[in-house]
Amino acid sequence: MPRTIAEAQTPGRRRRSEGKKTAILDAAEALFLTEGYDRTSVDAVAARAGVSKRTVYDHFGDKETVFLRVVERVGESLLATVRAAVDEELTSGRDLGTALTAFAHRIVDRTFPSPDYLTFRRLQAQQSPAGKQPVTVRDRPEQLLEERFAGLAAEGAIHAENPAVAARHFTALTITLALQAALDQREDLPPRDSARIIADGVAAFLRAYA
Amino acid sequence: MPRTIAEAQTPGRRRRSEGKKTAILDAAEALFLTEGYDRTSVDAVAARAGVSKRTVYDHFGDKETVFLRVVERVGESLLATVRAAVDEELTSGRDLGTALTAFAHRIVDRTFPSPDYLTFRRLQAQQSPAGKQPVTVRDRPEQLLEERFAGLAAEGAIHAENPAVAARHFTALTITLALQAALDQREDLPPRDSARIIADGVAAFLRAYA
DNA sequence: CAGAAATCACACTGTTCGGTGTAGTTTATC
DNA sequence: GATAAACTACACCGAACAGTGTGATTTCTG
Repeated sequence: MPRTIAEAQTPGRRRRSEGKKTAILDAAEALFLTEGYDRTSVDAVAARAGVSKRTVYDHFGDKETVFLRVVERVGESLLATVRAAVDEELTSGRDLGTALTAFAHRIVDRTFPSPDYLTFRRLQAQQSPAGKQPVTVRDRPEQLLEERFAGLAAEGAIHAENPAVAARHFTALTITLALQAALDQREDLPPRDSARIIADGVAAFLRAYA
Repeated sequence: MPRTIAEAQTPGRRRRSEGKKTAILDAAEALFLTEGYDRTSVDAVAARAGVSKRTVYDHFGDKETVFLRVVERVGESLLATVRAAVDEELTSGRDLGTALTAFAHRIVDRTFPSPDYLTFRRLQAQQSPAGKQPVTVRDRPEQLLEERFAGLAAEGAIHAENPAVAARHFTALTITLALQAALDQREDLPPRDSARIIADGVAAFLRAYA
């Protein structure tokens, strides 16, 4: 079992502890995602993380906090993904269709095998004890996109009185549809692949807004 | 407590039994929706239905079957709603924008206080013991719309090489966005009302496809 | 080496909940 | 008015599970 260079030198009580912590969060994320909150026992999380149940409780206090931390982590990851994609793909002076297509692809499938967006949505849909809601990053990614679209509108790249609406329309036509298709994936239907969906969506968007 | 005429005369053992059955399904639907599958106990369903727990088991055998029946019922209701809306609103010879707007509204808010579409999606997202999947109506409503759009394309009312894609785009731009907004509804953000969303969506759709 | 942090194994509690068994009660029907 | 279906009240079982307490063990650090 190789370690990263940073961990190799002086594992240190602190570093080891931190490692277990993320191992627990990783395990919890996977299980919450596939089994749901209720059907995921803390014992199962501990087992998957290769850790004793006691350690889980020492670190997080209770199950709900574990869930909260997982959602926070995924939310931050998603935000970083979107920010990078906006900054690097939606640059001025590039062909709009190409840029939009590349952007959508990055959000939808580039982040595999852990597509942040999908994971985040699924976890959000999860019902944890409705108690303390994860003061969520919610809407933050969307907001980033809206701002960029405002820029594009100012440049005249797209025509929209309301750039925020245009941004939501773009997301709906590409990312949402692609992820919806991925979610529905059952063995019976032919898999509508994301490339096709994104291409169609970008084309429609350009017809409406270019 | 007034009764319908049909029930008033000779309630009948059979009719009473059927009444309890739907009362159980009603209670279950409400609870599954607000609490989720796992957090809904059979005792709670029975209490809300004004029925003994034993009766629930006599009628349905187990909790999962209750869930299955609920999903089936909602799915059928949704299908009926969409079929009626397609037939009555998306008629030929009507102004396209008006027709599409009316159609979307019917799906989104006309069916209140039990918006079939929303309910159905939420229940589908629910994780019941992944066992027997509700051989769902899934995709049926979408299919109806696709067929009608094919007709519209043939008439020349919309321009689309692939009417099925156009149908999905329409749904994404109007219904999906409106329901998403309804779902997110938290007290903090200003409620983006569905009328605005639908109007924007129809406008964008027409720009892309009219 | 001594002390402390991190962790583990493990036993244990309390509760919730799905599901069953049963005996009794109401009520439509013949 | 006897019969049987529909239903209720209620006690009960067993399993799963969140969370705790404890004492031992490893492992870094001063």
